[in-house]
Amino acid sequence: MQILIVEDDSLHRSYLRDAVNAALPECKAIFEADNGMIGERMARDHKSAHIVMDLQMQTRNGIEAARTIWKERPDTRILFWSNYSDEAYVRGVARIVPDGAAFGYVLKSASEERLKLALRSIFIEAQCVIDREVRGMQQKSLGQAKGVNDIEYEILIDVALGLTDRAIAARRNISLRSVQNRLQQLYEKLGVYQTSGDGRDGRFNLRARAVAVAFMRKLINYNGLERSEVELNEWLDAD
Amino acid sequence: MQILIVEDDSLHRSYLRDAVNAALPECKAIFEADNGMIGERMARDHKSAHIVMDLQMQTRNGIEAARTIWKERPDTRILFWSNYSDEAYVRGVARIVPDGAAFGYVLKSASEERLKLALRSIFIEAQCVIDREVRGMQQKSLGQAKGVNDIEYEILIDVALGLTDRAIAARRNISLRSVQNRLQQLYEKLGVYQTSGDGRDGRFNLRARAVAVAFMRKLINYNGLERSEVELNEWLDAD
DNA sequence: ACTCGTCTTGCGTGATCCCGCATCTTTTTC
DNA sequence: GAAAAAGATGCGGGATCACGCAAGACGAGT
Repeated sequence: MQILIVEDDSLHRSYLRDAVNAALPECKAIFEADNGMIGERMARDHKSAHIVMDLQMQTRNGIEAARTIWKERPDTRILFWSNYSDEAYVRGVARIVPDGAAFGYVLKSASEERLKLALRSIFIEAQCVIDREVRGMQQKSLGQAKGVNDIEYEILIDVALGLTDRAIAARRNISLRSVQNRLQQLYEKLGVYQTSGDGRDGRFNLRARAVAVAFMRKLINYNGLERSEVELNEWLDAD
Repeated sequence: MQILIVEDDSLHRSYLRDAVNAALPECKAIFEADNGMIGERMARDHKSAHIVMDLQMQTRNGIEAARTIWKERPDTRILFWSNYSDEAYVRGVARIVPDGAAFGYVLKSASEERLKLALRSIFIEAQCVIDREVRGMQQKSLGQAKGVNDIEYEILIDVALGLTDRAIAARRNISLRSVQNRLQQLYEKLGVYQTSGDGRDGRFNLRARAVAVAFMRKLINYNGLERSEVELNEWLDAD
């Protein structure tokens, strides 16, 4: 067995190396990459089927890397080791994991014990391991109780990218009015009104406000938006 | 001499501790806090005049903490140790550092040598030390060459928060038309048009697009927006 | 003092957004 | 299979936004 570590912070990298060595004595070789780009290449070259990877890296983030790696070899097992459990990240991961693939999501704030346990569970037992906090997040995002539903989420992204209602309608192949309906629900779910209590002033631009709120609720974040931006450009070119 | 370390990642914290011990043998005591809240209190209790602090922390970020610390004791020397050199962070720091105070800004990606050197420079020599990359950022933000000027920046924040033109005008005490003029300049500087080349479609909502672009250019980020949000609420209540 | 450039402000227009009302088509539920 | 809930689409109006045009305000330069 061999393991590939993809992590751009050298401290965290060596911490991971120690943890892997301690938790998986059957591991014969450890490879390391300090960004997603190199990680992809090394995964290909070494045919690594076991990867531990950070989500937020500057040159190429974990989600992008994971997507291409899984595209080439869907049975790869990936343990994401991340600082945050933003809904944007959880959604991002959930969208790209292939059916039946084993993967994990543990936070950097987790104890070393938890990390080691996750390492064994996923790489030896092929089980999925998801941190409690992340799990909570996932519930909220999937269960539509008060959470934003998938279609609404797409609209939200489009709005955040700066598209007009009309453009969104064209992109998603629905009528202009439907886009506005979705937006209406978004405003409600995000708790965006305009009167803010008392009187006439202190008004919000609902569309911009919704983006701000979604951002502060970690529904969208930098990495997610940037990914969406490239998809948008592809669509713009194709059209 | 005693030094206070404020950093929420335990690995980085112990790395910092080692670096301080190695670089500053004259340091008699090291205190540690794992978030900005505790950091503030410890700075007050121990009358720490020498602080090394991370900028991005979950419960209370470095800029907020620094602001209250500097408010109570403006001669405190603070070395910010951060992962990023986003324009938003650089602006945030620049806005709160008191006149004549010694401070530093070094990136976590810097070599250990550079960190130690900065520690001595700021805490022994009372010099300001700013990383090369950060410096470049600062030039761009202050020199108005193509950069966004301070007044425009305020408007940008307000727009990102979701305020309407009228509300911005009220908040900043300028006319509605002036707000729109500023916005016009912002659109230009951010490179926001709507036709995107060919035809009628693929239109952008300029206001939302500007926010997206600013966000992707690191002009605004999560922490900055959240700080601005509380300021906004104070204003809303006062009004 | 006069002029020039930059900034502020008002007016007006067309495009866009927000959203209630009403119709028609799914999908869900029993 | 019918009733009920949820979604899609059109119409229309009031509010907001984007922005050209133009008139006053202010400091800088020769």
